[in-house]
Amino acid sequence: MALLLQGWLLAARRWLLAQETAATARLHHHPLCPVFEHENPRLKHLPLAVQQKHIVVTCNYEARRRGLYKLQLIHQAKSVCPDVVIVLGEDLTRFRNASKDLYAFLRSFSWNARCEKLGFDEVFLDVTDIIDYNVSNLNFNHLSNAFFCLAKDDPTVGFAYDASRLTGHLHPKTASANLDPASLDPLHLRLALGSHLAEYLRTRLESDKGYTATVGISTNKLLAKLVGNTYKPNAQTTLVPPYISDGEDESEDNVTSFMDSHDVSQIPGIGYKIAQGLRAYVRQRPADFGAEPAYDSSKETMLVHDVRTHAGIGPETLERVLGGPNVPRGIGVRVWGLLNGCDEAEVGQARDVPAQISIEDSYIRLDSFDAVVKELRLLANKLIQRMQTDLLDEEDEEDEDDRWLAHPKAIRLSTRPRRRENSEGSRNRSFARISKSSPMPTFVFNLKESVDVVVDRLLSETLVPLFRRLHPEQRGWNLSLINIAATNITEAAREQGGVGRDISKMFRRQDEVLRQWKVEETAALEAEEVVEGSSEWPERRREFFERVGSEDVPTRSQERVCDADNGWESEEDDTVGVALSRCEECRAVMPPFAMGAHGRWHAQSGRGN
DNA sequence: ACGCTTCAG
DNA sequence: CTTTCTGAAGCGT
Repeated sequence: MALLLQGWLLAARRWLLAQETAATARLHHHPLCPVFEHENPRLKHLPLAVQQKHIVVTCNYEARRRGLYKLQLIHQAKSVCPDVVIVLGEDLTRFRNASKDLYAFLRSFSWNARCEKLGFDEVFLDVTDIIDYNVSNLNFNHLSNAFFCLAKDDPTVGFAYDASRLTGHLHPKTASANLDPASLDPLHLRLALGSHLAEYLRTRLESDKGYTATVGISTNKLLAKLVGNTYKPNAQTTLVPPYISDGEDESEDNVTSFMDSHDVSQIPGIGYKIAQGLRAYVRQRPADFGAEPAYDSSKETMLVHDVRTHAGIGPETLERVLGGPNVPRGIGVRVWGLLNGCDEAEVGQARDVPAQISIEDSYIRLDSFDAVVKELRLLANKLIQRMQTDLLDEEDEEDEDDRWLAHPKAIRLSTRPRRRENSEGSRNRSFARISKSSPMPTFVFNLKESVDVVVDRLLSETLVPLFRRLHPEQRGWNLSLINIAATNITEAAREQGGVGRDISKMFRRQDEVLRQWKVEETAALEAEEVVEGSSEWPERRREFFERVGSEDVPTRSQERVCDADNGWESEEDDTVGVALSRCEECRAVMPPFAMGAHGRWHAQSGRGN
């Protein structure tokens, strides 16, 4: 479906749930507390703070009730709340495991594998297809005795629910939970189904995994995330229609009034820099050109409403005001959309491996070469172990040769030099990191060597040289942080069984083909954007509402899957110049002739059910 | 490809 | 020591 909101085509056309584990409420990040409480339930009712270095990185509700807050100094926390339970949280292993568990659990409900992690404890699910299917299954004469189907191929998997009303909290809170049976607004109905799905997922998450969760339900990532903040913890909120105003009065739609009530800095996607730019523009001041950071205007509040209704505001103005070096192109359109509750960003495809793995530690004082080498060894050891836990195929352990699901192409060493005392002005902005990188040496993938041997080699052949490039001076530096990252991790194209391995190995050899294909894809994406961008921005908001199911148009790659089903007339192995296809579901890259079998593998293995 | 910035939790 | 320990994405060269 497509929906026009305030003159904006919501290209995402998706029905989303933003899911977030609870007990992180206002911090709404760092899943650290829930994990500790999970391991030791008595902690739930005690003030609990998680310590990293000298600060409280997060704390539970009881601690916050007693006046603690995130990133507070430990000694302050102890003086404010002497009986606070402090646990060390520098080793993130358990939190990463909990995060993976949460992600795998939610992903298992997805049909389209659009399941995106945000940090350790939040997940976006695009459940458009599930809602579509269940709306199409409804018996409109018996809405209150509906059955929500969670698996297309098994009608017994699911739960009973009342489709005539929404469940959970609503925004605005005065809204009725009942659907109007006379009009039966399709958007309202679908959000109702979304609310029941969210409730079911929260219930299952708690019964199966023991975690409570906070969820927001709306039509795009922005709104789902923001509305999820309304009630916490262990709650869900649905942003109810109307999403567009009937007439001229734009304050009558719930999206505009909801967005208007936020401070600009609360909007995800509007960070420190952009918020500062917006405030400066609306207050008609030059953007802080390095003036006193002490009198920061950054603390001032400015509502979305003030920006949105500012004279002369619009995508073009914002592009001009906010644009600059390091600012993404199209920032004006993007921010204008966000201010109006529009977010075209798709929920990302589920990933089997991260794009990057990094390990870092911070230091009070690190100014000798020997100490640096010692720390580099510790960090490198952790990095190799992380690579082995996160990038290795857990199955078929007998295949010694290539268990790597993905290979990082580069390794990067970053440091944060401690800011030097300054002769005057003390305008010492540089808490910035500096880095050097080099190709990842292939010996790190050798599983026959012990980790220690690999680490030693990595240290002497790669990391120490990188460090010398980064800090050519023998002395005089003092580092407050070191980070080592395995970067540019790209999933190996693969399929189950022997054929898949052959195919994936073939591709590793055929770089040329791959690159050629990637260029094609980029061009196609740009073309799509041109088409979308070419439509004019209407002055007035117009309603545009497509009916259920209208977006079931096959994508480019889906069409290729169909074509490829019959297409076994391909030639030899040496097919340089063959057009490649990518599976829409798992993003695996392969020649068209492999897509048929690959697609059947998806269907049969029931991934995502 | 590489170094850096911005945004996120 | 405006912080912690990450991860994704995009700009400019």
